Amino acid sequence: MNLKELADSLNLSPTTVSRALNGYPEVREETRNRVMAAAKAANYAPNSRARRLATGRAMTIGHVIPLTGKAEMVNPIFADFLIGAGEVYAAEGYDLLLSMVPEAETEAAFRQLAANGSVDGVMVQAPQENDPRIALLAELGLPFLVHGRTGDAQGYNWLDIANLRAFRRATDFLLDLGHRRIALINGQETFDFARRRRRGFEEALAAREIAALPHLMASDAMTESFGYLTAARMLDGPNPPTAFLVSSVILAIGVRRAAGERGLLMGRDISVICHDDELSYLNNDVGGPAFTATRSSIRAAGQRCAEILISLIRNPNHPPIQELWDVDLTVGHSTGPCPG
Amino acid sequence: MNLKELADSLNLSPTTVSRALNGYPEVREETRNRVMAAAKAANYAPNSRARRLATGRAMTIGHVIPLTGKAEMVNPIFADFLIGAGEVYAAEGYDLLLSMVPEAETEAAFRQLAANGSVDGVMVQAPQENDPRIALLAELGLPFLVHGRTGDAQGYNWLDIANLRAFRRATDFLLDLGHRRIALINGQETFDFARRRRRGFEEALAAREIAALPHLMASDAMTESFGYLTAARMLDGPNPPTAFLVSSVILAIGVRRAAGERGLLMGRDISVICHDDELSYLNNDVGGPAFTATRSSIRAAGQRCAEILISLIRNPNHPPIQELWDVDLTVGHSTGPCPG
DNA sequence: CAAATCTTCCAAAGCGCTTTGGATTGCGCA
DNA sequence: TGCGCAATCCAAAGCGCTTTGGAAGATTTG
Repeated sequence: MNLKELADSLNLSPTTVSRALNGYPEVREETRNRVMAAAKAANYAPNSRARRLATGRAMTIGHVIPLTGKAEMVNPIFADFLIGAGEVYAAEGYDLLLSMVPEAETEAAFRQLAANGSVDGVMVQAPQENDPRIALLAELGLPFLVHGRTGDAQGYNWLDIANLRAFRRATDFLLDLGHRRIALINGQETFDFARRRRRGFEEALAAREIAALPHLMASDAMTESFGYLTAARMLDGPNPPTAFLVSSVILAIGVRRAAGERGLLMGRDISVICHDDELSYLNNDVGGPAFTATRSSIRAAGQRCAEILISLIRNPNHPPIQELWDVDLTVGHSTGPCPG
Repeated sequence: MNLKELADSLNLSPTTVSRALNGYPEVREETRNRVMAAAKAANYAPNSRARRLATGRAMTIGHVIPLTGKAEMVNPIFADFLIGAGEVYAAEGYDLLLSMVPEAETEAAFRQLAANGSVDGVMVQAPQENDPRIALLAELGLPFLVHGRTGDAQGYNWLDIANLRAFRRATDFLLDLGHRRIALINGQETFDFARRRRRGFEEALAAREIAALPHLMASDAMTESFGYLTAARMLDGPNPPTAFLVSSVILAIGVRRAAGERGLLMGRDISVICHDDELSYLNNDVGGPAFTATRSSIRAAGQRCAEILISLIRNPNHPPIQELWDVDLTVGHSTGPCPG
């Protein structure tokens, strides 16, 4: 069933039917009702391909996920972000086009999307130092929003959490408990968020004139096994840490495993603070001793990012929107005074 | 830059340019090269909206994720599946349309997709007992593939792993080690995969005339905290289990936490087998004692599902494709003979 | 050498919708 | 009664591509 057939069956013109369906005023209320009823009865829905061609809008937002063999590992976080964003897109009538491309083809993929016209805007995640995607998208003239930020953070739209502040605060918290040998287990420091977190950590130490210990700093993809291996190595080595600051709950689970194996009780023998993205399947509140954590819902970030991006699309020459979210530190059972 | 402009700049007709670009034979090789070069130079890409309208194909595959407030929790698994599928889609020139809808609106969403013509086919995940989506999609005439299966598993396309066999085998493995009080911590048993796993568990016990113990069976969304809370409750209760069979690594991590807190060493004091979807960030090989596990890569499943679905789309009246994957049992360090 | 057959290209007709620019009708008002 | 103005509706022109049905020229064939 297409528009013309529907119109014929109603003895109306396609024009009128289209207008009735799209809520234009120049159609009698009675006619509109007739049309609506007939459309529903016939299970008619306008062909989206035709509509998109006619309107020139794709009503679609693109998420391009670069596959690097490592970055895929971030996917639990991508997933929650995606769900948050997807909810908003659906509610606003936008489709979500998800594109997985080998990292080397990212630029080509964006150029394609722009030349193609298959999206009205794109979301950029996990920016790296001087991420080339930002300049590229600006050049292509495609509306975009960055979740995170990089460089001078000027002149483009982004939403980020206050990573530096969060980690500085978390480090201060450990320092206040008397810890001096604090380990940092971080995400890959090619990513901006990880660099900022490291700086927060270092600034807190520097402010108290404590030297950061290189053997207590590690960074890599945030897997459980990286957390485990790193914590195990540090705990078994010389000058072991009395506290860990780690960049994700998944890493923290690995740390917990290493501590447990060594008979160390979290919150008494060893302290752990992590950053908690509030992933649904790794709830840090339910089920016993929670991690002390800096927390910020990645899903909520996805929702807000989607809202902003849509408003950017609707209002193309809006001045840059930049939103910085502060992060709570919630105290759980995984931290305590420095023993000894 | 559109086709007409490109054609004008070459003193050719749009017809010829279109054919040159799309590899049709009725164009001279020299002309084709000229066209290709000009297209590349001008960064021309055919407008996908127009192309889709003209060809009648959407070149898009839909994944509809119902949001239930609980099912979202499966998202780490969805994510890996999605990445696997997405890789194949990209390689084959298909877009991936991801649609998050409240569960109650699932049917409407599918009807919309079908009436709309915005996808050429859809992927169905995590089917439940007599899942209504299957009949609906059959009625709508939209090509679809189910990851998993349900009901009599006849007359539609699916790819599944041998859940029953895997869990029967895992249970036998524990029984052979002398365990008699085995706990099952399962996913939500509204899902077909969880029911089959439970049946595998029960059949193995029944074959040895051992009664399944209701207080040692639990099922819910597969979160770390559910694993933790359930294991803690069982271990602290009367007739505690000597072994656990659990439906995911995430659950197993919760079990490990509960065991650790109670000073129980996995593989000696307590045995744990889990099903491992081989999620990238929860690698079960690296970093110390691995779980004994039935394993099957969910990402590989996503890839294969995508391949099948695409071939189904290309070849609409293909007889139903049904593919059952057997599952390995790999022995790790989390299992051992029943103590005492 | 004329007829038949390729080669190579093009004009024009869609694909199914939105939107511009009227046309028609009915009504209030002078 | 006649004019102006709403209120309704419609015809037709796109949107940018693919594809059908030739046409013209080059090549082969009998």
